[in-house]
Amino acid sequence: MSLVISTWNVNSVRLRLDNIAALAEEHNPDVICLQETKVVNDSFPRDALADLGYPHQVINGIKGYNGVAILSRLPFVDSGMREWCGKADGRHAWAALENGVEVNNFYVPAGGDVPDPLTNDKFAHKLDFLGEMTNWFAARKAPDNKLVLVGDLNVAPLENDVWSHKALLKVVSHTAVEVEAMTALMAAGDWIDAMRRFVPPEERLYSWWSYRARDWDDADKGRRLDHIWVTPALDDALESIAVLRDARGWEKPSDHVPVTVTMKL
DNA sequence: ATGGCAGGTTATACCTGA
Repeated sequence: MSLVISTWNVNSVRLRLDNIAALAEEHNPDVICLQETKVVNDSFPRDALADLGYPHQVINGIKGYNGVAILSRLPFVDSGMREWCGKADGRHAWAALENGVEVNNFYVPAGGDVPDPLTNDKFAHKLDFLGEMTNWFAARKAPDNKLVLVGDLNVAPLENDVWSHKALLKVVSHTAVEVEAMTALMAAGDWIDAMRRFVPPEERLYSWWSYRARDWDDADKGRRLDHIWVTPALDDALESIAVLRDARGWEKPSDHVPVTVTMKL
């Protein structure tokens, strides 16, 4: 039995309903994990997304910014969300499926402009957030766990996850301290980078392109900020990965594109 | 030239993203 999961920072779920419908058309995912929904739960477009075939939903929104949601064709046996760094700021949701897979959807803080936790509270928050994730998943590590971790993690760890390793070493998202924090998180949970299972590290791989580029496609100054990780119990189940680069060129695009994993359970 | 744009808000300027 196959399981298809997509993750997408949509940058406003209400403005992106047609794009989500197009993703459903393109990849027919069983589960869609959204970030930056930017809407309170009472105004979340539950019915429109149920009509697309996703009646099972976990919604963790706040006013104006952040916000995550898990949309599913498959029912949940359990679901919820967790506060990180003591903040109820809409950055996490999780859902356990009947097939034993638990999906965790994250929106890690971007971290502001200055990569110094002493002078920039946003950067300190980002490092604290990654550290808390590290402790959380280290404590839950077990060989039989079938965990999937997806989302906008706001770190591009590898040299070919950014358009210029050299130019971005001092830019938040690709600094050494962030990459170290992400590496520690991956080690603590035995996480496998599913995207890089299929695209070797020598190849450039991006999931985000700035709105500010004159021609995002021509300049191609992207970063891989969005990730799909699995625990070792799911490694053999990995079948393929798709980065829907075309979505960046759609009408009224998000600056991120969907990333989709297909597994065979 | 990573900030040139985009989204939200009790807005019509300012915050946020990365």
